[in-house]
Amino acid sequence: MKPFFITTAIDYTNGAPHIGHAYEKVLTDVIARYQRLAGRDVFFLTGVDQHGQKVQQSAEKAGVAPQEYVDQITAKFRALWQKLGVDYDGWAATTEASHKACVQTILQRLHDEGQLYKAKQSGYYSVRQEQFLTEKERGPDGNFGPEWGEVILVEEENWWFKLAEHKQWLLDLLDRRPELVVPSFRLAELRNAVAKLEGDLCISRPKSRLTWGIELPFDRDFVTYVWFDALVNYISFAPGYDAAAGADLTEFKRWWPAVHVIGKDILVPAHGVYWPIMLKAIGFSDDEIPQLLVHGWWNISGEKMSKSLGNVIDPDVLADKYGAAAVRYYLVADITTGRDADFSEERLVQRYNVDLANGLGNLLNRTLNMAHRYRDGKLRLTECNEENHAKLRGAVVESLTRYTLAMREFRIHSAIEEFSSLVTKANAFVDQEAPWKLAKDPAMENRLDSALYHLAYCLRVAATLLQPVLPEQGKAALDQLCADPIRLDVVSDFAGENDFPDGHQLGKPVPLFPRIETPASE
RNA sequence: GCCAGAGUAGCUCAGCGGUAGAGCAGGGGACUCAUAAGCCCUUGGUCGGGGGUUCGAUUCCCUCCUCUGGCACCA
Repeated sequence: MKPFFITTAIDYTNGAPHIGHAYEKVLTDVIARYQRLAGRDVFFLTGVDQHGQKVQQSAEKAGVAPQEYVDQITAKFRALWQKLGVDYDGWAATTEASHKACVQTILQRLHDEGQLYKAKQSGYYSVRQEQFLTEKERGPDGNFGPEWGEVILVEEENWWFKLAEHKQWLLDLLDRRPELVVPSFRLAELRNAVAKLEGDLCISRPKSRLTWGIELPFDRDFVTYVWFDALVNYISFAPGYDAAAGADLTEFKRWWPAVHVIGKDILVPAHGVYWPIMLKAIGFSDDEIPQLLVHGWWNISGEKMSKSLGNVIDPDVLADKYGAAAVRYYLVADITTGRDADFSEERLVQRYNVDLANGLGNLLNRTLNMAHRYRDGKLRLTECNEENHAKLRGAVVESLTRYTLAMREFRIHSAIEEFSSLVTKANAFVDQEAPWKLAKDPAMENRLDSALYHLAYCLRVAATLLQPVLPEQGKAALDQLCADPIRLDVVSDFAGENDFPDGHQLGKPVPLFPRIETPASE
């Protein structure tokens, strides 16, 4: 099976991480863990984007060197990922020497191959915002508003990347390989944007304005533009990549192409336009253009999260308050992958209590209790042809099948739906079978044994399905069952590989998910 | 402005051509193995407005309204 290479966007180290950063990393972590569970080799790359104007300014304001500044912020990100159980294999920090060297090698190659050129740019320039202004920035009266500060006419020489000449190629590629952008409505958005593309991409900033960046190797008066630096992380930190012409890329190509998990705000133009064209220019084939999984945003009461509105959600605080498990579960369960959702602490607590505490946790607890009370915690293989038992087996197989499909298609919310609906079915099964009644009737011995066996099996499946989302709790549930995860590549109706042996001893019940009690719920 | 998305039960959202679904909230009930959890039944909707296509539309097309996002170096 081909190894699986998945990346997140790298976060800009200009401020503390918020719930959106956390969502993207947890989402990617869940996908990576699922692929591992399904038996694939996985490389999960994430990191931080540390260069640029804003960092340079923030560092100056804080009175520290830019590197020191980004190191501090970077530490916050890494601490949060550890707290949330985001388990990556590679860490991309763009100030690392190896990354800089890779970017410079690529730039030099493009330069030598004539894909870059130097040209003059002139226009209105805002000193305060440090950017060129276009007609769109003019106010209704035809002048630039006060928010831009002093506006001057500037003429500046810069380096450009020949982007526009690849426009038709990209359009054709998107038509030929629509699976490159998930969900599909984002493909339409990207296609429209590409169709309107004109002009090349300015890839340099003069050092007089910006020093905190990677120098152009062929023109030391410039540093490179953010995207030529940041996007390259996906290959510069990939296993086995070497930018040098004629390098041996055997190992790299085992992993490539990647799946890039990104937010909807950076699809156009960065990941949807610049990146595929950059890869093509470097020599990647059409089959080596990576797939983009574009996720939505968490809004707060229908509004965009922003510092100025003062409604930023701090995932660190949230994890301390409710636990990392509740946060992880909520972030992937309560949003349709690709769409936006409304963030609500109340729903976070609700999903945790309903699905995990009352659902899986209680099912595990009551099952183990009954097994110990009636059978000393031992499972027995029996001949029992109850229709109700067969129905539950059918439900298990169906859940597994649908879960697998959903995970492969990155519909994480649907996969979790399968998990919780299986738990619900098993809880209903307990009431239908009423083992406490069966236990009183000697003629029902086989049926009781079969019911307990079926429940234990369901729990084992449910705990396995939960593992990508909540690895620790999934493992803890399996430990109480004294079982390994089931093998997802053996979707069988109990027989064979995934069976419990006759006489299997179950562990003691220990509450897995203590209910979260809030003032409102009392 | 251009492009895209959303508008479905009180709330949060699935569904997307064939007599409206889930969870939560509300109402009723039976049970006791369990984290007073779980289970069963049930009240809620002319699926944003208006046209059209179709034997048939929440689902396709047009149009209007409202909200959101991208087009500007914030997941």
